[in-house]
This record gives sequence, C-alpha cells and structure tokens, in this order.
Amino acid sequence: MELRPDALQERVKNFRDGLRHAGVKLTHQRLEIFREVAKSGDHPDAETVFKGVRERLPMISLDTVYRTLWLLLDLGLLTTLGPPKGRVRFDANMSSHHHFVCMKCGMTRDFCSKKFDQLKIPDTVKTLGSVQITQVQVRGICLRCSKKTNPKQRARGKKEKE
Amino acid sequence: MELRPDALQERVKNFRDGLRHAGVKLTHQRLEIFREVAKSGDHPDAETVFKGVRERLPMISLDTVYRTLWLLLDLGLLTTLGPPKGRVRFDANMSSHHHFVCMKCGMTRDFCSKKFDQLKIPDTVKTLGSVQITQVQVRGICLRCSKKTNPKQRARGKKEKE
DNA sequence: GTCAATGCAAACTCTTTGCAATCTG
DNA sequence: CAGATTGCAAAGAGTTTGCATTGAC
Repeated sequence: MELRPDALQERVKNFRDGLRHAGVKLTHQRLEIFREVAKSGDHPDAETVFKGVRERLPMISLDTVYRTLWLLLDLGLLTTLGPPKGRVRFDANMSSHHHFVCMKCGMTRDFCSKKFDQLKIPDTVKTLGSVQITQVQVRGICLRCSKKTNPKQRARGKKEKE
Repeated sequence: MELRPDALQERVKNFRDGLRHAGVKLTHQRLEIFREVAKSGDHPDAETVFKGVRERLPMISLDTVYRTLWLLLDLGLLTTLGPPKGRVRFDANMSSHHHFVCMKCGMTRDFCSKKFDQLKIPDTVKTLGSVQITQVQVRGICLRCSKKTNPKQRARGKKEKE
C-alpha cells in the first residue's frame, strides 16, 4: 500500500525541516530511510526498511538503519506501533478493556469505558479482514517519566524500569 | 498494580477449563506462568514473567516460559499488546489515524475516522499521565490469513510475509 | 576543515530448538 | 504407562557498540 506522491512530498518536507530544526545533518541515508517508512502504510520493521532502502543505496548498513530509526523516533518524526520497546508483552485480560501506554518507558495500564466498548467500526475497515476486538490506545507520558527532570533522556534507555 | 483475588480466581478457572478443553496438560509451570500474567495489570514481557515465576518455582527455565506463553496465545487464553510479533514497527504518519492489525501475521493498515478522532478520554485515565495521542486499534484476521485453509497453523510462523 | 554520521565487524541480548529426563492424565 | 512437557545447553535471530573512514555543512 503506497502513499500518494503529493502526500509523500509533504512528509518529506516536514522531515527536512525537522532535522534542520534539531541541528542534525541531512544525509542520503537518513532521507532514504525516512522515505521508505513514509511511503508505506504497512509500518515496516527495521529489517524491512533495510531491504527497501538497499535497492537504492546498496552500500547502506543495517546498523545505520537502526540508528536512524531511533533518532527519528527521538526527534518525533516517527512513531512506533504499540509500546515503544521491542519485546512482546502479554495480557491475560480477555474481557473488553483499553490501554494507556507510556511512550517513554512502555508502562501500560488497563482502563474501562463503556463508551469505548461500543465503538462502531467503519465499513471500510471490514474490507481489510474479520474483526475480533476493538481497543482504544491512549498514548502519552506516565507520571513517573514526566517527573524525571533530565530533558535529554533517550526514549529507549535500557536501564529504565517500570 | 495487582488484580483483586476473586478476579484472579476467575481467570485461573477459565484457564484450567481452556487447557482441558484443548486437551493440553495442566502443569505446575503453566499454572504459575499464567497466574503471573493474570495477576498483573502491567502486561509483562517474557523475561519479567520468568523472574516472577522463579520466586515460586526456582527451577523453571526461560524457554519453558516462552513456550508456554506462545501456547497460551495460540489457545486464546492470552493476548499480546500491539502486533503479535516481537519486532518494533515504525509509522511515519503523524496525523491522526487508526489501525487495523492482523493477529496472525501482524499486517497493519491505517484508516481514518472523524468520529474516532474525537473520542473523549475518561478522567481516570488522565491520572495515569499526560495524554498525547489516542488511537483505536481494531484487531482481527486479515483476508490473506483467513484464506489459508490449514487450521493448525502456528500464530507465530516465521515464514509468514505480509 | 571540522565534527557528526557511516560502514564494518564483533559483541550482546532475546528467542528458539534438539534431546534426554521427568511428570501429568 | 505413554506421550506430552520440562530443563539444559547450544544455536539462531535481532539489535547495539567501538572505531577508523567518509561526507555534510
């Protein structure tokens, strides 16, 4: 599923501005990595981005892809699907509920809402496949992370504990 | 954040029934692994489950934890947060949109809905942290996966491609 | 020209697999 | 008691890091 060219242009412009504003260099690699994510509605993982970019920049290395993706995440030019960290997380709550997710540390909490339980799914969505569950995901920064005073903390710091 | 004891009981009962119904043996390890996930509203990853269970079953091995979690996922006694596979996936669409996610292969598609863009977040949620984005996640099985006739396919088959 | 960014290779971490020993039903 | 399940150890992915070289500003 490819994006319309003009919408891609728009995203790329935004990307250039974002880098300049952050005082970060615009390299070939960064541009192509961003384009690869931006042009797709599929939300690729690092490896998939790597393969795509390699067709245009055969010399690019996988670690540059990783470094760039995390950088763009820090700069707010990309987001991730689900919690911001790589591990799969398990949920034994099979009754209908919703989630608050902290984008810094990944902390996730359930909450209930009758209203949210009854959302009507657009018909266009039903053409994508059969629907099992609908959940609302509220993303933000948890109290614990908000309190941390250091403004330059990495979004993916490994030492962080929930 | 611990679950109320009676709600935990309920989940455990459901779990026993689920295993029996699937003709799968109920072992100490499986019970404790399930309890560890079920008692927490934090949605632990495999490593965290392992550490928790080890306090009660010191001899348990990490690979048993993994095998059990994927098994329970297959049996529908657990779910995961976000896509069902471990890799982080990136999204360059920073404007408001929502997701359809296939629980078999992880395929994810954006969709738009003005209604969903305007959901009012319950006040209780705001006590958890500051809110940045609210997205609806519709989970189900995509057309491609529905078509596959083999009913015993593993939910996490590695060969699957989007 | 300077300093950030890249590519390479090696290290690390997380997850999976093969197999003999053990335990459930 | 039979066959599923476990623990161990080793292999396989996926991700990160150090350092010399390259390239953007």
